[in-house]
Amino acid sequence: MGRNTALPEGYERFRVTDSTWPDDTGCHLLHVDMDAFFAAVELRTRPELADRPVVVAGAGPRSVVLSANYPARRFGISSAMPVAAARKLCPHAVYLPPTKGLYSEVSRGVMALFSEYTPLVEPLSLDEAFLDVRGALRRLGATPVEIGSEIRAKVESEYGVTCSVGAAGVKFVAKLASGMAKPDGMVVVPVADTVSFLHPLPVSALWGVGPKTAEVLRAHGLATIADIAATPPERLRRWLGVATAEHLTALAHGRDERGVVADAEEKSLGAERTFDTDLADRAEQERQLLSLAEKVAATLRRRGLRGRTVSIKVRFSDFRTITRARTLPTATDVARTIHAQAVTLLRDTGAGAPVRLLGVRAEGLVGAEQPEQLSLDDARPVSRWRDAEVAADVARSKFGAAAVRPASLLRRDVP
DNA sequence: TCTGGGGTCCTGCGACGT
DNA sequence: TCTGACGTCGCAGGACCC
Repeated sequence: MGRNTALPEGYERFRVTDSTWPDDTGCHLLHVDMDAFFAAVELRTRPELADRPVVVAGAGPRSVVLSANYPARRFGISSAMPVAAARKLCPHAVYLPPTKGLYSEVSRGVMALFSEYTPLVEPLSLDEAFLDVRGALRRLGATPVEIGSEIRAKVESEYGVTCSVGAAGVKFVAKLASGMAKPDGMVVVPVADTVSFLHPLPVSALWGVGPKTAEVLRAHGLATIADIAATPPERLRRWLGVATAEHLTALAHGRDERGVVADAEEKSLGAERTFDTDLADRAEQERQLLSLAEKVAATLRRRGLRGRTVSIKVRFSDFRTITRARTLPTATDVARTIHAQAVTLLRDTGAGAPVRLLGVRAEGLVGAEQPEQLSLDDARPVSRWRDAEVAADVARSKFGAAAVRPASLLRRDVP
């Protein structure tokens, strides 16, 4: 869904139209971004709503907007905005709950379609991916614009949603281009024009510059990417730290060495939940941790992974957020073990304050095929718990997610 | 307006082993 | 035996991305 940078004034020359397009020689990196993805998927089965403002969002009092179609965006609604704020801006919009599993399913299909053109597909999220089409250019004897156009047409005809494509010689420029192409368009940045394309843009257009970094740069009088390119690197290092400064300097000169990485390994995996009302009761907080640990462990097992470090996240009523982590002697995918660590970490914070969010995460992931270094005294009980949880996985896959739950989660209605 | 849920990466600091 | 330098690791927090 990306940042929506409308095509700036003077940038029409980069847009692909039916009759003209820029020189796409060397623009082998494509960034494909679905337009208002979740809303577009919902509208496939509700075409009568297409011209009305449509918002996909949860129903809870603390829900935020997941996706808004373009008629809704004209009212100022954007993703991640609290639903309460969206309703004030546009009370007559149609608010739809998200359909579980549907967007992943469509996403898998679209990503598979990309793979027909190149094995080098790097998904960034459900609705966008980088494609390195260098090989496809040779194999198909096509140009980047021709491949991009064909992909856009196929996504629409086969999946009923539109997408936008950016093509460039480096990744982050392709991504900026797709943002400017939206909705339902294509923008190409000729390799020779990379710097002139970048320099007039605001610093916030750069990947890695969020509100905080933009504020630091603004305070030092830097407004555009050209300003960053003209700033001595040692000064940037002083303001932003070594890594960020070097990253931004390279990008501001149009340098981005990163290639497209297909099948990147996951580094962590977690689950978190914001409660409709803050949770003050410690026993209830620990029960919620069990529910989250169950979810994390089941995902670990499904993906054939184990985590060595368990971390928790606690957000209090005033939005203050803390994290605590502990590394285990042995990587685990057992909910019982993850929950025990999470509870210890929560108790160690000493805080008994009400919480609005709890999260559990497994980090330091390793493949489950790696041998476990079991210690003799606790090996058997843990492996028995694991056996029980694997049996529950099987039952859930046959009879549904609610088929098997720990007894402590059955006492009240816990989703 | 009042702030979701899933992640990655970076920085700074303290503990620890050599 | 004590101390300092150095590298590594674990941890906490923050910024950022979609």
